[in-house]
Amino acid sequence: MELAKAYDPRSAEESHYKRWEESGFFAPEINQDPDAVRYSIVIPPPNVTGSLHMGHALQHTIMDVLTRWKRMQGFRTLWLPGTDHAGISVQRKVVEQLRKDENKSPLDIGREEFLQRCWAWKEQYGNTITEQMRREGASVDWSRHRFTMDESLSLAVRNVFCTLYEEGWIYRGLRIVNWCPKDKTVLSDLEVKEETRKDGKLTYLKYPIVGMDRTLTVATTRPETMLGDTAVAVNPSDERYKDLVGKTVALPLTDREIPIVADEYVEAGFGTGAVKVTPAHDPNDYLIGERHGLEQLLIMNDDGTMNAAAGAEFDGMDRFAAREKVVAMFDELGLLEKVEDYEITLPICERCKTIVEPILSEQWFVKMDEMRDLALELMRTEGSPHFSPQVPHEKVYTAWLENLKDWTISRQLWWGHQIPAWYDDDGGVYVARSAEEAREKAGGRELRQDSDVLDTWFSSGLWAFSTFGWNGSVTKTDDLTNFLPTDVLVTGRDIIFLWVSRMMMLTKKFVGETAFRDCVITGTVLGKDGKPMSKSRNNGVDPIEMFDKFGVDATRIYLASIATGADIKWNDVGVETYRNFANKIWNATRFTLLNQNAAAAAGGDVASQSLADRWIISRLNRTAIELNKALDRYEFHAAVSLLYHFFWDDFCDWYIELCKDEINAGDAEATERILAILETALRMLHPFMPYLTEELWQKLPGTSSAMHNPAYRNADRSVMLADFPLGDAKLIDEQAENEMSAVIDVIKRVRNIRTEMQISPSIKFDVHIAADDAFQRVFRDNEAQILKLARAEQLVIAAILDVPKASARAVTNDAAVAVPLIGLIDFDKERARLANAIAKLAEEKSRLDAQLSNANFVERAPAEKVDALRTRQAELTSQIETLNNNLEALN
RNA sequence: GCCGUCUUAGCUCAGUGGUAGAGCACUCGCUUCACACGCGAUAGGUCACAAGUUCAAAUCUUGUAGACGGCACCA
Repeated sequence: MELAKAYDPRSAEESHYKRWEESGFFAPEINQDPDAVRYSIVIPPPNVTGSLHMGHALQHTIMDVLTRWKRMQGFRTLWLPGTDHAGISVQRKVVEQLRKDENKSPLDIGREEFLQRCWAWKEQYGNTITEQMRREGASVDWSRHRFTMDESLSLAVRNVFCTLYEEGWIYRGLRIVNWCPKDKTVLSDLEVKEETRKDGKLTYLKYPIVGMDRTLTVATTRPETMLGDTAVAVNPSDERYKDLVGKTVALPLTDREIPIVADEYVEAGFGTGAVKVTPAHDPNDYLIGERHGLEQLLIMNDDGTMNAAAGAEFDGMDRFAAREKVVAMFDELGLLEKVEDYEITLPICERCKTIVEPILSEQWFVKMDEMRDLALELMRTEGSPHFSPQVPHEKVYTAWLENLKDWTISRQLWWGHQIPAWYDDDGGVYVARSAEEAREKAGGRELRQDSDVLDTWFSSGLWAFSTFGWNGSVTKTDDLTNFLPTDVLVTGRDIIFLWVSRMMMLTKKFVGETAFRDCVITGTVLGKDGKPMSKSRNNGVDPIEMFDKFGVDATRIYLASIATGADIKWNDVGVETYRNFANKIWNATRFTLLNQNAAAAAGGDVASQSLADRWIISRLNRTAIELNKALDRYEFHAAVSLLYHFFWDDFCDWYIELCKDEINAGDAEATERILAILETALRMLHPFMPYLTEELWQKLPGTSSAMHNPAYRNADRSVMLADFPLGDAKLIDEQAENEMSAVIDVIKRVRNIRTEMQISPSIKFDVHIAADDAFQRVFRDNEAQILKLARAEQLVIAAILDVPKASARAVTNDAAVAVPLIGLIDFDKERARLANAIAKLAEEKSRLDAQLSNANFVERAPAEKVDALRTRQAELTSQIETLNNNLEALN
């Protein structure tokens, strides 16, 4: 069999995923071992409006690496996929579509019709990401795919809502909330972002005091809200205003008189020391209002325009137009003191960037005190979730929990889980699991259901257990027993509060367990400009383009290589490195198969005598052990580095070169040995580069013997179900590694001489090596390899060097090397080369000398360290002496 | 305002007390029969700065400068 000269990722990608999926390899049921330990991950459900971005690609890579790694180890693994319904995003898209195509509003077509459109939209566009995940090679169990609005998951939402209501953990109340006038819905605190603007204004308004020829000046950044003022507040100990407390002001532009109240909230030193109080439009003013029993006057509509309560002149006017008009009218009345430039921080709707309006509104809330305790308790008693990296996430997570406010869960949308609350005309509220139940409770009264839906995160918060079949009516399923708690959650920093925390609380509350033991928080993949990727910055990198350009495997392993937990700038060159890596492995396999002896089969007897064999087996096992350790610790970058260097440096640069002649000569045993090494190494690499490894592994002869895990005995042959190499510490051979180092060092020294002396690669020369008896034997045993790799004519191995003056020389830790170069050598060059080598060694030695002559060091450092340095010092002394003699001999 | 992170080779980044690393780029040399997406050989860092702890600091402590993140406040 002969492979193409270069690896073409595309063809491998196209052929394997389908077979894996159709063979049921992704489902936990593929594992036939009744005693297999479970391993489970639920995906952070991407939203149905989205398409794959680099953050997904990174997180999916990590989840897939973990899943494939555990699956190969014989765990019964489940990586559960799914999507969330993205209430606001979908609603906005459908509203937009409706407006564009039919020039209609949702109200024009009604709720039922609108929801049908949403479902149609979801069917048409909602599976973009799931299709892209197939390309990624994600080994998710598609048969368990879930959507937050699936019937069972919706039932779970209703039951959870009702239970929490019945237990008093959910309440309905009039509060100041974050209102998005564009989306016309309330937002939770976490959905509101901030934007600092330098062009803000602080406007000073004068309010005339009733019965006095005096005004009171207040400062505001939102002048239009004065139309809703119901008091002015001052600090009770503020001498300037003490006499005014209890009086009233005539609120300009209105016919209202409002009181001046004293409240500790007001800071005398800030602004004018007097604060206009608008209880219906500001959270702090709301609290002042509560303390003083002030009227709550709502002056805005849900679209950000002023309402009739603001006065006839303002009714229907946009809030920003009203702002200008208020200022102009104050100016006309001579009541405008001044307008100052002011840097202001505005609350912005996370999704549509509209300025959020704090507004008094009746909404549903989850009480967070006891909820929070559930999460804090899990952290205290079980250390759950264990964040990786632990610093700083655990601290940020707990700090946030400790200062948690109640969670607004109602949303003024249609797309989502409609709140299971019904109202009668007399203000009665009936929270029930169904309309029938509500009617029963209401005793036949006329009812209408709350028209709002629940925050999408409310249903996502149930994801860890609703996906396994729990819906409140059914509370025990095999999947739940088997797969909850899940082993690890992999997600981004941005949803630790929004999602991670809520899933911890709700899972504890309803199933009594932690949702996941570990939580891997990935860093953010930044654009080339060092900023988070975003459409507005146009600095995004499309994973699909990377797949096309470099291959899925190269993109995956590159992403794993940067998965340290820290933010990292995207770098195409990095992916290219791993594209080259894939090609390197392809060609190493190509070489192995090119000269294949028909009798050879992977997994055969690997017992070997040669140093190179013992060495590569040692390196392989060492790498496997370290690799498993790195993955255990979620150190993906370290895992990749181990694989990269094993394949490229150890296997390709040295092992293949060392046994090349034997292989090319058709030596059956040598071929079997290299096949065995390669086969094991491919298994080790598989979680990171699934397509490449499957493609190549399938081409290796005799690989079915690697499918000896009884858990998969009935499955078709695939590297993804072959044993994952754990490494065997007994096969680590320190002696072989030391001896191989000696051989490699000699070869490198000779190559250095050749290059520095500018001797053509085509010219062969004799190489003399001096070493002690043990190493002489090593060099003799590997004479053929040294001859080949050093491109030497002949090797002379002895206790001491016996060479002509006109020789180039070098030393290693274990040997002295000389190359007689009569007719070739340039004495000046050799002198310079030796001087350079000596200088380097001398520099190291002088550091050691200084350290070892320090009595404090010798006394107080561990004897082991001191001995090691002394040994090194002796080595250096001898090497420098040798080279100095060589240098003198040249003069 | 509070909490936290980062600053290491030209670039992108590893490296948590004991001789500074990788990939790419650069320089030099190679159509060596797996691979030019390659092979071989070099060069390149007072680890942001300062002080401290220690026999020993890129690594621990404190401070300074710069970059950034989260939370709170914002009349």
